[in-house]
Amino acid sequence: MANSASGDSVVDRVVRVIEAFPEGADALPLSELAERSGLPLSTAHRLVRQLAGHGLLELGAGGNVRLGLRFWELVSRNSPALALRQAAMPFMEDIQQVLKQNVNLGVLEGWEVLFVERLSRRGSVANRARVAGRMPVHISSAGLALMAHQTPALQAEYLTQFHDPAGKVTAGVVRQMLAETRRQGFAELAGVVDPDTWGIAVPVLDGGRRAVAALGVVVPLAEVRLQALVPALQTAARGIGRQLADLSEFRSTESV
Amino acid sequence: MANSASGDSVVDRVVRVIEAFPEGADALPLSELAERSGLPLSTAHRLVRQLAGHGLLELGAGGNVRLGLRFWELVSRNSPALALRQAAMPFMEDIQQVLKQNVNLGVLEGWEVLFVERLSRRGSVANRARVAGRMPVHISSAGLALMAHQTPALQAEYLTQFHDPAGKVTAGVVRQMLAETRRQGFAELAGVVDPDTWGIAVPVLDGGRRAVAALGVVVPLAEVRLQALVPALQTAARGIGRQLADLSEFRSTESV
DNA sequence: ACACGCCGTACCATTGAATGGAAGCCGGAC
DNA sequence: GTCCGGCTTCCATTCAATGGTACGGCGTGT
Repeated sequence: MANSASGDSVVDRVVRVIEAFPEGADALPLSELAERSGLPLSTAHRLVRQLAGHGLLELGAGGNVRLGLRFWELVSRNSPALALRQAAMPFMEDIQQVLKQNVNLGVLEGWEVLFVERLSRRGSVANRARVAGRMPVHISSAGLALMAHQTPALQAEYLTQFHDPAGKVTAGVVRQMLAETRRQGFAELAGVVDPDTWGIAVPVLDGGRRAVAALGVVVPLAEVRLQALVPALQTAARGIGRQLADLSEFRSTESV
Repeated sequence: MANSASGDSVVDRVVRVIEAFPEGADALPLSELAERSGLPLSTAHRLVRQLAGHGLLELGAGGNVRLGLRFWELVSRNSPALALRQAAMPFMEDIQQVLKQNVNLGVLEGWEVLFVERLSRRGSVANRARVAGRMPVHISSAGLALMAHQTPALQAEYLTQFHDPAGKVTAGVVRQMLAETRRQGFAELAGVVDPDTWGIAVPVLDGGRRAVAALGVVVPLAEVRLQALVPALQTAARGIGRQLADLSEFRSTESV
């Protein structure tokens, strides 16, 4: 920009600032924010002040910066995420009541699962899925349930670019898992995320039988009762799908 | 800016675009977005494309624009709103279980209540509070509970600027309601939001006995059992307050 | 107590990125 | 086939964005 050759626009920089917040850290010093976003201190300072002027960021005591409630409000109130959540919540509560287990709801974002909602039963097993957190498709039951019910083209693309950093899983294995998931109508993953837990998820299908979300539970390995779990999940998932079709004409015009 | 005399920066415009989404509408045509944000079509178009390039907005079929999941993810994952919600959820579920009523959680934003979470019991009475929605302080029990436990200075400022557009309520009346709320330790509002419902809310206090949030229920007028409701709410509110103090050192560095 | 260093804030000449009117372009309606 | 509305692209003009530099305040180490 003016007087500089950074090669990115103001919008890019604003986005960079927002993205610079590391997951989980609610406040961080300006200098760190500048460094993390790769911006000169002056520039970061100016942008932060402008955003703070609109309430999107809040300036704490010692110049710490954090996201503002106003920002959350603006983005949440019209987000497809909230619409989906709204439609799913009652069903998720039912599941939680009946099965007494952790429930979560995820969507496909890029090549990962983005968890939109989670209900944790106190005293139940740990649930790695965090709200607004991500997980790789191939190591989450929700991910498998989602990917198994995408268009063949998208699945092919996914498998092509697939690469397990740990190097333990090959694209072929994932392909088989997806096929199995599709055949069964639900995804199961034992002891992968956590050694003592079992993840089970079913797809929430839209009119075209494409998965727009996945509904899953995390249960202790000891007490797996597939016969009871799966039908309940599937029923709930259908309910969610119907709700989406009815209420808000929820479309998932994904552009990977 | 360059070649123009609009008087606002790029950041201002980006914010204007985001704010232009009317509450509840998940997608709208570019032209309407441009008009609502008061920007020339060219400019709006450029900004939207840039934001969409980062996934913060998504471009639908006919050039419709909507907020992207990525945006929700970025803003939610580090928002104080999510931290608060996380701490409060188990207690809200308890309340919902025990009292079998709608539960909501709000914070003070500007001179209004911003609802951060809501659990609706199916078949229960209507609940006007929407997640990421707002309500005036003086016509919501959550608002009264929050304002009644702010610093005297802030309360005075609130009462000074207070003006009821409907012209029915005076600042004096609100002052009395706040005093009563403080005296009782909880706020009650009958038939104001909805003629057949009763709203009851208690403050979630921080170390300095300032309200950082309000926990409330909405019950049918017929079945009000204050003796049962209030203690339960207060217990839950204390639990939430403790959780906040423990976990995340939740501070509310409000700058009205 | 003093000096140093770190970090947030303020300043300001330079300059190229942002601007938006106008002209294409596409698709649907009549 | 033609028209219309809305999205998209183009491009000369120009002023807002930039960031190196300097200041001030606070905590730390000596």
